[in-house]
Parts: sequence; C-alpha cells; structure tokens
Amino acid sequence: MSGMATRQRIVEAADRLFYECGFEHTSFTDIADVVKISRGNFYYHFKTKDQILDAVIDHRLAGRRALLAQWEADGDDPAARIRSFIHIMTLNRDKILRYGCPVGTLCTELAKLDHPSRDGANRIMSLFHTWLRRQFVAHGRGADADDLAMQLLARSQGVASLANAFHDERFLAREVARMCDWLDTRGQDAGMPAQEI
Amino acid sequence: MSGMATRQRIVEAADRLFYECGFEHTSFTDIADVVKISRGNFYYHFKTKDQILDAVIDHRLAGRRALLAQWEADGDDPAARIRSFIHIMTLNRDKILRYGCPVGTLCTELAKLDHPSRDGANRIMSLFHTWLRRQFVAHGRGADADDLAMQLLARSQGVASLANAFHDERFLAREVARMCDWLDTRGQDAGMPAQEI
DNA sequence: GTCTATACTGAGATAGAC
DNA sequence: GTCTATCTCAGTATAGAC
Repeated sequence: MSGMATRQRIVEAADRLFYECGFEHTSFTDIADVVKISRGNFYYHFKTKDQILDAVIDHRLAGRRALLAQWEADGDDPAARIRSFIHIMTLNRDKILRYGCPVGTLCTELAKLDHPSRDGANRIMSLFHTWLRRQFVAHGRGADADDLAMQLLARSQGVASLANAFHDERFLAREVARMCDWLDTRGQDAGMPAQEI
Repeated sequence: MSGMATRQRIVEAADRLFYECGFEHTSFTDIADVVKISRGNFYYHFKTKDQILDAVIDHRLAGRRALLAQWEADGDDPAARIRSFIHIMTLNRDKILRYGCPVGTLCTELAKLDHPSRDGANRIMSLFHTWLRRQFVAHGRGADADDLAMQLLARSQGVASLANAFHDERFLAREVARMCDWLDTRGQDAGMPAQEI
C-alpha cells in the first residue's frame, strides 16, 4: 500500500469515527485500530489531531460537492433535485437514527469546543444551503429562494435531531414525505405565500 | 456554606459548562475552578463524572418542569402557552447562537458517546413533547396533537441548529415569528390540513 | 513509509490529614 | 466538609530503528 493510500484510509476511518463517536471522543488509537497501523506511523501523515479533522472536513466537502453535482446531473428539473436532497434522510435512515446528521452534529460539536475548524464544518452546511438556494431560484422562486433553502435545511436538521433522540423511524419517514408534499405546493407560482411552511 | 450548598453549586456550574463546552470536554478541574473548590473535595459530593451528569440531568428536568408549570399558570389559553414555548428561543437568543439548544445538543452528544444517561437526556426532550401535545389537545387538535407537538419541537431544534451554525440571529427571529404565525393558522378548526406546516 | 519505544500531559479517581 | 498529595491510565506527540 502506498503512502497516499494509507493517508486516504486514515481520513476515511476518521471520517466515520468522528461521525459515529464524535471528534473529541475519537482517539488516535481508535483510528489506528481501524486502519491497522501503529500510532507512531500516524504522525508521518498528520502532525496533530486537528490536521486530521481538517483533512476529514476537506474530504467531506469534496464528497458532498460530488453528490450535489450528481443530483444536478441526474435530476431533470429543480424539484426533482430538491427531492434528491430530501431523500438522503431516507437513504441514510439507519445512521441518522443512531448518530444524527453528520453535517449538523459536527457543526454543533465544534461550536461547543470553540474549535478553529468550526468555520470549515459550517462551510459544508453552507454548501447545501447555496445549492438548495440555486435550485429554488431555478424553480422560479427567485425572491425567497434563500429563505426557502434555509427553511428546508433547518427542517431537515430538526427532523434528524428528533429522529435521533427518540429513535423514531416512522417520524423520519413521515417528515420526509411531508417535505416532499410541501415542495409540491411551492410550484413556480411565486404568489404562494412562503411563510406558510 | 453548607454541604448542600456546595453540591448545588457544583451541579449548577456543571450544568452551565456541559452546555457551553460539552459534557466530555468539561473536566473536573474546569468545574472545580468555577465553584472554587479543590478537585479532591469534589469526590465527597460525587463519586464519578457520570454521577454529576445524572445530577445535572435531574436538575434540568426539575427546572424545565417548573418552567412548563409556570407557562401553564401564566397562559390563559393553550395558544398563549405554546407561544411561551416558542419564545424561549427569543429569550435565550444569545446562548442559542453560541451554543445551540441545551436540550438537543446534550441528546446529540450522549447519543454519540452511547452514554448510559442518554435516556435521561431524552426524557427532557420528551417533557417538552408531552407538554406541547397536551396544549395542542386543549387547543382542539386532539387527533393530530402528538404530530403537531413533534413538528413544532423538530422545527425549534432545526432553527436552533442553523442559527448556531450560521450565527444568524435574523434567521432565528424570523423563524420565531413564523412559528407564531403558523400557530395562529392552526385554530381549533380541526379541518385545517396539518400536513401544510 | 512503517514500526517500536517512549516522553509528556491531563484526565478521572483515591487516601488520608486537617 | 475541605484540603493536599498521589495514583493510574489514556491521550497526544516525538525520536529513532528498520
């Protein structure tokens, strides 16, 4: 295995562990055990734990960017693309029930730690916001596209949060369906009142 | 200062620190520094850190129960009481922007740690859910009261989460106003479609 | 590029003097 | 009830052999 491959495996293991156990709770030993390298070898690739976090954030940013590009390529119309966003909650149902939203929970944790990489984590959240806004604009909701994007993002965060706390998959499914219904009622008719969400 | 007073001060300091810095990131030293006692003295009152967490959870449960009872006593009608709930986000605006929702973020953290006291934290969330459901029932929405309570709770969680990540107080204020508007449209008329939220 | 061995730190926790 | 002193352990991080 080459150096790049090891580095990549470290990042992927850290990505998963940071999500499932939290950044702070994850130790070098935990990551090393998954990757099956010694702790010493670690420091050839990363000098500090914060550097791993930054690499994980970059990795997630790239991954999410690719995902959004994929949805953009697959979906013929903006509504279908937004539905792709809504349905990641269905696809990742099991993990969300156990660990919450990977984006939101990292932002929350780093905010409490007042961590320097907080902004990096928030950038992942922004990525979704910007993308959703663009879809709502294309959907003919130019005036309140930013607002609608924030509403949908907030709603998905709230649903993930409660679904996780109560471990309630029926609630998750119900809210996903409801978000899709809500989207259908926001047609290209800009006259529909946005504050009715 | 009596023994009970010191114990109480420990619980209150831990409550604040767990909220602002997270449970795991808060050390005995951090709490001892705030309370101004030695680390050794700590163990006279609590044998383990988990015991402090349980005491904090009990303390929060009691505090929230009192708060809900107060809203129940103050509000003449169910809608006014629900508005009291919505407006804690306005009252605690600064803290929410910096640290998120104290209830939701603790549930999230303990879920990732797979901590034994997870259920205790979730009970605080349930407390709000049960109370809101009761208000919606009194508001004449017997059939979907449980559902509406979940929706409002999820929404407040999502708003707190995004307001925290983006440090966006205008978004917070806007969503609080919108939740109140939403509440006004859910009158005692049970015919109004709930899925329009 | 990967390993072992090890230093250093701060964490949770205990014993016992006062 | 509070303190100081101390223990143990796990964490991050480093040095240097291979």
